[in-house]
Amino acid sequence: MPKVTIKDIAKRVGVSPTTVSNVINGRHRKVSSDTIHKINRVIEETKYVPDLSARSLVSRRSKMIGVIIPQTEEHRQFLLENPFYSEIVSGIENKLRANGYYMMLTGVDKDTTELAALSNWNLDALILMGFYKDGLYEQFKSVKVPVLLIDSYIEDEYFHHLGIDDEQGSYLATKHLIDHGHRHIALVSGHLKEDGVADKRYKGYQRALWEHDIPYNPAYVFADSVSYEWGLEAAGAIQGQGEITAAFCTADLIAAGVMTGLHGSGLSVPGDISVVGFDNLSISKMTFPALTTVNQEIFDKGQKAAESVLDILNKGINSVPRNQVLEVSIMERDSVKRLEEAEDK
Amino acid sequence: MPKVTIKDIAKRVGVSPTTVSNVINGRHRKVSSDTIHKINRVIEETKYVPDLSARSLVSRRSKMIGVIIPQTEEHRQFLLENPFYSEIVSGIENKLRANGYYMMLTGVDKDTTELAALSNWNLDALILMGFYKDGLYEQFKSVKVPVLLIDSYIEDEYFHHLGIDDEQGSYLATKHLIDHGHRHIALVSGHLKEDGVADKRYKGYQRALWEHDIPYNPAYVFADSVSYEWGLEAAGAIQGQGEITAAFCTADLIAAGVMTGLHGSGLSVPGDISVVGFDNLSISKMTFPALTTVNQEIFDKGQKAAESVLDILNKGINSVPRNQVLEVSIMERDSVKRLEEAEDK
DNA sequence: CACAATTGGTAAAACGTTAAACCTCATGAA
DNA sequence: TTCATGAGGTTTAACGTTTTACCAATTGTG
Repeated sequence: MPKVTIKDIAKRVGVSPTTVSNVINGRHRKVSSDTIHKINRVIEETKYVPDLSARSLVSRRSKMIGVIIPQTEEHRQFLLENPFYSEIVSGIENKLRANGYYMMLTGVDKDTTELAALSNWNLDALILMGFYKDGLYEQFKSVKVPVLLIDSYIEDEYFHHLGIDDEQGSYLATKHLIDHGHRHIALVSGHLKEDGVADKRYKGYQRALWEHDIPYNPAYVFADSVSYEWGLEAAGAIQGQGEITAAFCTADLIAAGVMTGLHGSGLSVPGDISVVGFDNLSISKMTFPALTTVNQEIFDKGQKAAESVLDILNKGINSVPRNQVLEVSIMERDSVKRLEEAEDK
Repeated sequence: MPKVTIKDIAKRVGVSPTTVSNVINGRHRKVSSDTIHKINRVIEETKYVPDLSARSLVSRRSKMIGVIIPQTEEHRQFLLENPFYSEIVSGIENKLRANGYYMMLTGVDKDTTELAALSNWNLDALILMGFYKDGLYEQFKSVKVPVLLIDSYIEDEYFHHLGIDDEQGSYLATKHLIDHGHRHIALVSGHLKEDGVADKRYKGYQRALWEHDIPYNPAYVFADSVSYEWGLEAAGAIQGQGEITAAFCTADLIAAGVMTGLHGSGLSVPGDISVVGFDNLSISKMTFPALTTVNQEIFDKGQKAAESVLDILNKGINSVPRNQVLEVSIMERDSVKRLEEAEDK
């Protein structure tokens, strides 16, 4: 049985397809309320749903938002390896679906320089996580749809930004450790040159040290990648620096690795070494000990992202601030121990 | 600057749009290799990419696969709450992208009975996780595209199935515990009535007990939902049954909750109670202690799912077995203790 | 040498929707 | 009376593909 089209509806109501289209799309000013009701009734009856391809072809709007996650090949990482992405994607999907929009989810290799297929997707907007090779940003722009960058410090007026105060979060975490008596604090981070976020978090760590007159020791900084495996490895390095009593990890995933690594060498957390993470992933309450971390509301952030993009689409580009930064706070759990004042001073 | 279309290419090469279309779609028999090269060169130069909407409108093929995840409202669960979904979705996306296909990811409320929008998506195929309200399956069928069911025991020849031997996995896990001297083994599961998977796993547990002459005790079975929170809660219930020395949890997520719950009451895992999970999520090596669990290759399963669907699309519906079941095995880690033979016998 | 088959195309009609422009009748203001 | 305005439409032309049907040479076959 052939598909029911807008023409069928029109025929049955005795009206032109345009009028039906107008009703469907809420352009009610040009239609009498009598006709509106008739049309709606027939739509109900026939279970008609508009064909997205046809609509998108002519209107250039697809009701589909592209969500893009950067992918490194390090450690054979897979798309949603970091639960951070799972949570934020869930938030995005939740809001999108509630508003009748759909999500196309795709990864982009960090080494990719060309994204030819990008513009043929006919997406209404793009939400990008993290950061990409320089040239890609030009290609994102060339798609000519609104683009929201999450957790990016790319300076470009074309894009909208949604992020958190990474520097402040990092500062809070480090300060938390300092306030608990620690003075030899390691920083375990992703690659510092790579993206703005790692860098901001690094800065926050330094600022906390500085403000509390603690000398910055480059030997306490371990930077490689945002992954559990790197945390595992870094645990060994931390022990190499005998005086370290605490580690601030710039991602919960790293922190989980560090803790396991530490346990593996017979050290206790927080008994021997205190650990603080960053993100407050839902899994960070499942680690042992439960992880003290910098809290950001990831799911909400995803919702906010979707909401912003939808607002841009429906209320205009100026209805959403170019730059939104969300609050962070310390989530205290069990991975930090108060150090007795003794040796150090 | 307006978009470059197939007509532009045709004009520049001095050939009809049809011929260009033929080249793009690999229908080479009707085109001289000379023309093919010319066309391809111009496509390169102009960075032309076909418009998916237009193509999909006429050909009814969108290069987009729908991936659907069931959602309960229990515990305010979000879409990818269970890392199982993250991992399998990653596998799907990986394979799809490698083959030039895209993924639309969406959730469906478990209570949803109507999914009107389903057929207007113009998806080439559907991959469904888990299970849905009865009526929905009819609607999935009515979309008239291949549908692959993952981890479902719906009996319907229309669908293709991809799963694991749940009963066997469960049997293996329980047997593992029995082989380590345990005889009072709790089962912590999702809701038993709800879906086939929980039921199969329940059966495997019972079979292992039966085969080893261990009486089945209904008081040792705790079934509610597949979530960390339920594990947390179940930990209390387990302690209520004083003799229990081991718990088999039918999901790693539950196991993580159980272990944390147990720790919270001052019990040790595996010192006081041994725990086995199911799935071998990537997070199950991050728990403390690292979780002994039933291993299934989730990422691979996702890849396999995508591959199957692609094969159905490109090589015909009979190129893929109706029912594929993947291997499971025990992944031994640190959450099971050998019980000394003593009191019981 | 006649006819069929093959090679390498072309033209025109869809596909289902929306956008732009136009139309007609009634009403109200000048 | 005349003209603008607004309400409630309609008609037609896109949008960028693929599909169907057709065609003209050229080659092969008996």
